[in-house]
Amino acid sequence: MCSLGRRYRIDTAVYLPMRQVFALVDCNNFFVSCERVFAPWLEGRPVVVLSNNDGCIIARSNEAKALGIAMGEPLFKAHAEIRRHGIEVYSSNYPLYGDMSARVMNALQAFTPDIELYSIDEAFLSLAGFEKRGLTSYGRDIRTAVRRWTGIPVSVGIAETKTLAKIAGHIAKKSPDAGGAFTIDDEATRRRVLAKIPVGDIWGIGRRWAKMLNAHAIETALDFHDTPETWVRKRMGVTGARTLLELRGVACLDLENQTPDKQTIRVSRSFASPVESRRVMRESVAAFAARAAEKLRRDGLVCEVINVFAATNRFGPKGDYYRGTASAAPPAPSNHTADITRAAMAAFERVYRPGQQFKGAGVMMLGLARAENVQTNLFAPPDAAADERKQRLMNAFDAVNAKIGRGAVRYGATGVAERGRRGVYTVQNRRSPRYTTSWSELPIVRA
DNA sequence: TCTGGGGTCCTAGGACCC
DNA sequence: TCTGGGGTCCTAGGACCC
Repeated sequence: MCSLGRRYRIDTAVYLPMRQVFALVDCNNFFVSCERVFAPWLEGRPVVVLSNNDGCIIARSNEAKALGIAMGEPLFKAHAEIRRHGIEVYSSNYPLYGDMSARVMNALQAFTPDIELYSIDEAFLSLAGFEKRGLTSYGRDIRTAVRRWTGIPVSVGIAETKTLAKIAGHIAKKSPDAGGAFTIDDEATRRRVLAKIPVGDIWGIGRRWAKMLNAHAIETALDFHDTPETWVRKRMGVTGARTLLELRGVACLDLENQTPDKQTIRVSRSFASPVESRRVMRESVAAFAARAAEKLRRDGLVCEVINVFAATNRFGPKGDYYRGTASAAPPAPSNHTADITRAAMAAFERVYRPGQQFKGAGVMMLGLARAENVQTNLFAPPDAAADERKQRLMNAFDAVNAKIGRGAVRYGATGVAERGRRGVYTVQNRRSPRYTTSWSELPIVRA
């Protein structure tokens, strides 16, 4: 067995000890489905959900897809279609989606102990050992239960590798007679299915590679499947070779049932309108840094280096684009808001240029490590009492904010006015209530 | 007028060391 | 004037994902 790092295993001769069975459970049009759970009148209607800044369309109901609304389409380009067809438009409501996601994942635990939470709307399950029950029918049971328990429709794709399970999930979603679950478990089915899938729809083949492959007359997933491994290895590296083997039923990707610690944490926003003011920029970056520090503490991590960036409109005239980036480090790895903010402010001064019309900014936490095994600074021996005080302050800080709402307590650097939170960097004109995570926004049932 | 936010991995090339 | 061979670490950039 040859090991290529923590995440992957690859070997053509002796791969995984047993035949594996992966199921991909994928929530259909997840954000739209979440909105529909609490607004049932949206059922059957075209609905879209917008990105953070109400900038572009990031989720579409089937009806909206059928009307030709594209994924990632800027809102302003879709205005005419939206008006003409009476498409319902929602700002994104991440507290709601996060909570609904947790409910779905929770429901899945009832079906197997081996589960990988892959993204907000997808999970991989190991179904090895459930073959006798009939895999497809087990998949349909999962779908029915999740729908009943959470209100979210899902599709289930089952196969020997994750990449094939993804494709099976695709069929489960698209094909009306699949009943929401589809299994690829033999050579004939595999070839028949792959022949119908464009190469660019394979998980791991993005736009650039699809274009390159098309230029070599590789159009379908089956064409790719039948391409010699050495050719793929040479042009697409080990990543491409892994995808190829996975398509052939050789599992190179394992179920990752414990989430590895993050390596980077990032908080960034586009501004509602261009910002020139140094003070407003400073306050925004300070707010991002504070939010990033919260995320570090939530994950039990500390960071070594803070990177700050700010950029003007990248869609503006060529040559006008400015993007500045600079790094700074706290005296020792930290997750304390004051340390993080101070370093971020130092970096900010090297990024800010007077006169530039900034369209967005952000911070990135790098060199993350678990808080309990930090390398302490040789030249600044740890002061246990001071550390303890800082820790207690942060705990209190997080507790108050958890109870009263994010931003209830914050550092002065982020600005006194609420302006920093609403006016500058987010517009959300069409957000639905936080039905499940905010007491004041609970839905009211009238009997 | 208006174009998201947050992640991962791999590779090539340079710096530096012996 | 001549100017090896290898290892490791870091960074930037390119690809991908949801």
